[in-house]
Amino acid sequence: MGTSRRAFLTKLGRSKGFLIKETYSSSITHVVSENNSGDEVQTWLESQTGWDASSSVHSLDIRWFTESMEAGRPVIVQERHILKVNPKPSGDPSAMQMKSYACQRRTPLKHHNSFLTEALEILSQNAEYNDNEGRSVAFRRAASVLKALPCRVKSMEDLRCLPCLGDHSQRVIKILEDGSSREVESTRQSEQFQAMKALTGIFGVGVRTADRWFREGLRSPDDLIRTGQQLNRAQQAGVQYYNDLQKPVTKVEADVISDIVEKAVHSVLPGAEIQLMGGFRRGKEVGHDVDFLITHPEEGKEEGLMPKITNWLEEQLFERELRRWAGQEKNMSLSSHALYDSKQNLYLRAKTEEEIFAYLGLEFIPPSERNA
DNA sequence: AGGCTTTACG
DNA sequence: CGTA
DNA sequence: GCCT
Repeated sequence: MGTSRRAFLTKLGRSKGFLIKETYSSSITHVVSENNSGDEVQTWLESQTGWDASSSVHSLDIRWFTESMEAGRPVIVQERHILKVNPKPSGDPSAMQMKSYACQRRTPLKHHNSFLTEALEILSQNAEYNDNEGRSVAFRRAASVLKALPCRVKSMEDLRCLPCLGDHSQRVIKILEDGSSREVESTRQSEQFQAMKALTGIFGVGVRTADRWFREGLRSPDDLIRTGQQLNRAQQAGVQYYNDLQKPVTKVEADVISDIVEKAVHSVLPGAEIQLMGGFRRGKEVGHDVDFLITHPEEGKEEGLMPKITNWLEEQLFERELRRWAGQEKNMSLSSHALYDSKQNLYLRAKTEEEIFAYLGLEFIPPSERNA
């Protein structure tokens, strides 16, 4: 429908207490359209979700909306409200393809399969502790696919046609049937896993150092103090403030800090804008740090802006997948400095994230949907 | 069989 | 090697 | 481990 009609209907709906969003997100329950076919709406929905969301979202005709306006509350969805979708020419309807790169799909922070993704992420973490990065990223991709699903996995059947979920991941997902996975539970309980988690949790300590210490019999920050281990400056700080650094930062605290920094910045660079980045930009309620982007609207001061723009593309797996897509599918290289086209041998100028996605031939995925 | 993001800095 |  |  036209912009002004949509604006009018949105205002009307909101005045009656309806929660109406301008853009699609995973919290959407009803999609209303006027003069669009069911097929058109479904195609659009798939472009938004990268998945067949028809089972979790109602695609409705404007009649449902007008009737709901009249009633002052959402009316029960009836047959006549539902947009008719022509059956797919071949195969079963649930065989909608999940895109295989995380940067091709929306991944909300809150999803429907935490039980499964947490199990897979234990194995990912364990692989990392065992210096097996490839294996680690494989389990992380498997978890990420489940995060992007529109609803909870109820049976192994639901996994058909999903990328990145091979034999091993499927065996883990059998949790659904037996309640728990022996491998995951024994990993979780293992002395090595727990010690590596505790040791790498120290600022300044990575997998190599933690592993060396583990082989020397050390298990915790206390053990380091007790045995008087040699620590570099970062690690000394890490041990000293261990408990404090374990405490998560809340969104409220981030906002308070944000205000403080804003005042400080304005005192030296009036007109500068400051935006909260990182996890909080993606909608998290807690984080382990607070990231800012500071910019100035004045022309010419955008020198060195590219690193900041690409830093917007925060989430680790999402960013890795974006760069992998650039390299493998587009023959381009994306770094914090630039987007380079190795086919044309030139650097591509981009001022916004939207332009970067466009250069890469990808649908724009908003930050809140990059929790891969 | 080989890749799995990328680059700078301390 | 570790952090970002 | 999963994909190409």
